[in-house]
Parts: sequence; structure tokens; C-alpha cells
Amino acid sequence: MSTAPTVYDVAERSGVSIATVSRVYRNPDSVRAQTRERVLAAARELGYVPSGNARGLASRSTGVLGLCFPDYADPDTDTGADDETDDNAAMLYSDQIIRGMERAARRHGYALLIAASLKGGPESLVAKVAGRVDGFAVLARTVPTEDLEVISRRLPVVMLAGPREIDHLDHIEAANSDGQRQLTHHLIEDHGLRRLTFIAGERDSPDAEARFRGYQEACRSAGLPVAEEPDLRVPMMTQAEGARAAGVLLDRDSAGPPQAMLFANDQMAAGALHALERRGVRVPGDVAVTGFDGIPLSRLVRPALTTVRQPMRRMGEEAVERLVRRLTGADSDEPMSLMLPVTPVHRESCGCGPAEVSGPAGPDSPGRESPETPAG
Amino acid sequence: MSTAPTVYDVAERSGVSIATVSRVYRNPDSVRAQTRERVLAAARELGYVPSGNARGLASRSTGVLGLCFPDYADPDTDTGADDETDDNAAMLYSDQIIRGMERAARRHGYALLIAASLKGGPESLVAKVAGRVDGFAVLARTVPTEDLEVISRRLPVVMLAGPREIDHLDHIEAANSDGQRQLTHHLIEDHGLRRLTFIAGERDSPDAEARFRGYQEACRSAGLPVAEEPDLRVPMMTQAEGARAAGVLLDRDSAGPPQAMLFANDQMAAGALHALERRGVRVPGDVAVTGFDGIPLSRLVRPALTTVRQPMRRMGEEAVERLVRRLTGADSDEPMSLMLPVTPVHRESCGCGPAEVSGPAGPDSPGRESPETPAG
DNA sequence: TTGAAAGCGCTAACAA
DNA sequence: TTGTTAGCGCTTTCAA
Repeated sequence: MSTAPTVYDVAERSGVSIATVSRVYRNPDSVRAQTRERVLAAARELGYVPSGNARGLASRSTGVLGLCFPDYADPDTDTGADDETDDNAAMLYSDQIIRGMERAARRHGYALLIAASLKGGPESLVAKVAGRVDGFAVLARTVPTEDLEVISRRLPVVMLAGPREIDHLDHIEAANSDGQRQLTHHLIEDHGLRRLTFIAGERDSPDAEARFRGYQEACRSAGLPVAEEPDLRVPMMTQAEGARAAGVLLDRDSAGPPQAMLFANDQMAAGALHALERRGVRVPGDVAVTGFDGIPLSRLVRPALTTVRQPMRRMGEEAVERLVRRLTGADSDEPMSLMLPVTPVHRESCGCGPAEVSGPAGPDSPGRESPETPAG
Repeated sequence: MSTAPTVYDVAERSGVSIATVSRVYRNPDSVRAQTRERVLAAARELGYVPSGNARGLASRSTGVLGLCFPDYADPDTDTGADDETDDNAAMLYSDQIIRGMERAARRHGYALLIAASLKGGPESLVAKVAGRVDGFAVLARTVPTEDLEVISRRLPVVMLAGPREIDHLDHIEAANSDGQRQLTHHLIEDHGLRRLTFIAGERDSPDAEARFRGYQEACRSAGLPVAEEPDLRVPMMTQAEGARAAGVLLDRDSAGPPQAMLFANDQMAAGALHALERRGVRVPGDVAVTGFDGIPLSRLVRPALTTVRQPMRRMGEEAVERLVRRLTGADSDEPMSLMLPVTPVHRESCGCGPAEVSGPAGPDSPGRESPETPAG
């Protein structure tokens, strides 16, 4: 391809100045129709495409919002499987957030630049993103705090789904603690379970820790003994580890087997389900099992998993709204913090029956799973 | 936020020239370590972030690849539901393609700019994208052909998942016809069905038309009567229309009810399943039902839907590979066309039994559905 | 190893 | 309504 034509080429060919060419694209009505047509025709003949870079440089804005998310590359999904095997939580999160952001961005006339932080990449990917957008969202623990510190001085940044790492940054999170508290409460009050166990990941997962706190609260307010620590911590919150955890818990010589296993995420819970089945332990008959997140897998396993659904899509939308407000200067300078409500989903694994067709659950009511939308 | 610092500010503060500042970022090794440190320190203090626009402008490349996909905004999903209710096919496609592209782009050091073509937007969104990327992919029928015509003269464009609209463009598609042929063959040969019906959408869906051709071929080579036209065309390929279609087919006073309903996509098939159940028609006992696409919903419905899985993720990856090759000049100038194989998935709705645990299916063999990966 | 200087292609005053 | 003219912040020869 030859050198790309510029405003100068178009201007020359259509016999106008470059300013007029520019106007035709930025503000067509400010140019006489006849002139406009001539310019457009010339542009078409030359194959002219305005340079976003030059535009951005001259106008100091890009019309693009960004999202940085973790490098979720993992061996399991690298096999090229193109089915729905794929249940890496980080990945599913990103998908939903991307969706939410994309929609909201579009509404506001922005495009979306997405980039996963390539670990050990040459130039930190975030710098690349930061330089090309008007503002961006970051999934927690994706970008080194120090980088964010610097960048957030220059453009709006909103932190997603984690604790507020930097106190002057906007941030949006899900009500992890609250959700786990509700779920635990349900197990205790509605199902009368009392010997509960909580399975967490490493201490450095803020979400999982928040969930554990919710669990503690529920125990406390129900008058049950409050564990200082999760009954078990696993190195990674995967299905494999969940399966292993279930085994460990079963074999433990404590006061009888637990009546419920509350896992800090769905993947572990799903793994546990498999392990329990292999050992002939019935769920929920012998032990109730719950997860957290509401990933698609949670609905596919048998018994279907009781869990807490996180509003990742909405999180993406809210992130965009926040960024846009910052960019239009409509917000105060105060950093804002938003806690999105989560939704307990009672399915079979906690002892709630299979879904039944009934009227739609009221707003905010932790409902039974609703049936597949028939739409027919 | 005050005016962003530039190379000049950093240069001044660290007592070097702007060229050196630039070098520190582009090619650190070409600067003495001591100087480099000084520059970096100054940058940090000032909160300097290199401008992607200026960079792109000066270096004539962006390090960004793009994707344009259709505006799939639809009333159903605008209700803000954040669960998995969401089965808009276009949307699911985009997600998978985005995933594939993002991963591949990352491997090659590119970021990904995504934008849905906002119908009736002011400036065609594609122009916006085109000006900000080094090359991009377009989902078929997203961008006016004339625009593509112009743009593709200036940067690499690859067309996805449709027929080749512009003959000098690279394009990647799935083997729609072949997949439907295989599926139809399966119904005829393995299940002995002979009175088949095919339900398509409007004639302007190239994918659906290709599928119909595959259906015709299978009928022909089996010695069955070959329909000139689909037995039914519906205005939109939705669940609601699928349900309606099933009703129409049942009520038709033809030579007895059909033994199989082959729908041009999964959504229609899913809708049909509901309609048939309501009318007391057993699937697959009374009639076999198949879809196309392999969306997650196809696995969730009961009976699970026999379908053909499209490799959307891989399509995204291939798109990036193609673009990168074009950009590095490693390819010939010939436009390339790639047809990705699809995978028939035999589930219950065609009469194949429920999934059984068996060894992994051989490569390319249309296997039974594999069980949920236990990973435990 | 570093610096000087000329653009990259556009937008946005300001004039006309 | 249209043209003139400075930049926007960086990369990139070419010299030193």
C-alpha cells in the first residue's frame, strides 16, 4: 500500500484548504453542501481515512476508553478447545465486564480498548493503554500500584472488583461480604444447618477474604461459634483444589462431617461436587455445598450449585459511567466508591428444590432459579 | 488535572534532550544507565505518560488491532439482566471472537480496539476505528461495503463469518454448508429419518443460506427429494420464531408430520423445543430437532440440542494471525480465504443418547458430547 | 552516547 | 463559509 493520503491530498484534489477538509469530517454542517460533496468525492477517490492519531494529538482526546485485565493465560484453556469447557473465572469476569463496558461506551460514543497485562512484557502494557485512551478501568491486581499511582494523576482511572488499592482512585466492587453473609444466613436459618465449613484461597485474595468475613458475621449473628480462620485454605481456587478440599474436610477427625461446605468461589464448589459424588456422599442430602460468583458452570453441574451472582456486566457499565462523568467534569473531585449488590441464587446444592415455574421473583428477593426463558 | 507533562518537561527536569527521553522509552539500552535513571526518575515525579497518539503519529503505527461487530442491541437484553439469560447469537459470537482476537493480539504485542457499529451514528464508527489501528477485522454485514472498499485500500482488513463481500479482502468463514450436510447426513443415515424439514431465516442471511445448501446436498446424495426452498422462512431467527415455526410445521396438512426439524440456528431450535413440549410432542421420540452454532444454550435445554459448533474463538485468532502477517509483509498480495471446519455435536435432541463417559473422540470425529470436565 | 531539527496529520483559533 | 497558521507530543535521521 502506498503512503496514505492526508488532508493535504484531499484538499488539493478538491481545491479547498485543509481546514475545510477537516470541517467536513468534524462538523459537516459548517461546510457548504456543494463543497462538502467535492471533498467527500476526492476523499473517496484517494481512499482517505482520517488519522486517529493526528486527530487525538491535535484535539487532546481519543474517544476511546480502556480496560486492563489480568493475564489469565492458563494451561487448561490453551489446548485450543473451542467449546464451553472454559471456566476460568478471571476470564469469565473479563468477558462480562467487557460486554458491559462496550455497551455503555457505545452509548456515550466511545470505543473500547482492551488489553490484558502481559506478565513480564517489555513495556508495561498499561502504559500503552494509558497513552491511547481518555480514561480506563483496571481489574484489581492487574497493574502495579506504583504505575497506577503515576497514571492516575494524568487521566481518570477506576479500579474494579477489589479493595481500594489507591485511596484517591474511584473504585467499584461487589458486595462480597454481604452476599456471603446472606448465603450463610440462608443455610443456617432456612435449612437449619449448624456445622458449617468455609473454604478459602490464599490470604491475598481480597474478595475471598471479604466473603469469609460475611460468613463470620452470619455465624455470629446466628449465635454459632465464629471461626477465626477459614476451615481450609487452598493455594489456588480451582476445581481441582476444590475437589481435594472436599476430601480433606471429609477425612478430618472433627466432630463429625460438616453439614455444609461453603466455598469461596464456584469453581472450587464444582470440583467438590465431583469429589463428593465419587465418594458416595450425597449433595445436598449428606452435605450442602455452595459457591460464589454465579458463573455459567454453576448452573450446569449436578446438583445445580447454590451461589451468589456477581453483577460483572453492570460493573463494566458503571465503570464507564464513572469515567465519562470524570471526563465531562460533572463529578466532584472526591474519589467515589461504589458497592454493587449481589444476588444469592438458591439452587439444588443447598437443599432448595429444583427450579419451579412460578411468578417472577420480586426485585431484590433472593429467588429460586428462574426457568430457561422460553420466549415462545 | 493540570496539563500533562511531555517529553520536554521530562527532558528539562532531567537535563537531557527530548531525543534522549524518547530513547529511554523506545530503546533503553541505547542510553547510558545513569542517564536513563535520571530520566525515569524525572518522569515518575512528573507523572509522565507517553502519548500514544503522538507516538503513533510520528512512527506511523499504533500497536493496536481492531474489531468491528454488529450493533446487537436488542430489547430482550436491555432489561439489565445480569444472568445467563442472554442468548443473543450475535452477541455470543462477538464475545468469542473478541476472546480469540485478544489472546492472539496479546501474543503478538498488540492491544485490541473493539467497537460495535452504532446504527445511525454520526460519524461511521468504523472510520473511528480504522484511524486508530494498524489493521482490523469486521464481522460480516457490519460495515457498509463502500466504506470497507475505501478503508481496505489503506490498511489490512479481514472479513469474518460471512461470504466474501469484497473480492480483494481477506476473509475467514466457517464451513456452514459442510456442517449442515454432515448433520443432515447423520439424521438420514444414522437415525433413518426421511421426512425432514428445514427452517431458515430471511434470504439475506448468507450463513443460513449456506446451511440450507448443505441440507440440500445431503438430501440429494441420500436420494431423498431435494427441496428447492426451505420448508419455512421466518423473519428473525429467534426463539419466539422457532417456537412459532414448530407449530406451523406441525399443523401443516402435508404427508404426515415431519420426522425431523432442522433449524438454521440454535435459538430457533431451542424455541421449538419449548413449543413442542407444550403440545405434547416428544423430542426426539416423535420428531428430531437440530440447531446450528453450538451456543451454550444448546447444552442447557432439555433435551440437549444436537447442533454444529462454530469455531468462533479460533476465527478471532486466525483473523489476528492474518492481520499480523499482512502487517509484517510476510504474505503475498493475494487475498486469502480461509474456511474453518465446524464440529457436529450429537446430543439428545436427534435421538443420540445422553452423553456417556468414553474415551476422548478422535480428531475430527463428530463425537458425542463430552462430560463436564471434572478436573478433580 | 547524546543533541538538533524536521516532520507525522490533524484541529482550532483567528482572519478574511 | 473558507483559508492561514500554529501547534499537539513524539520519533527519527543526521551530526556531534
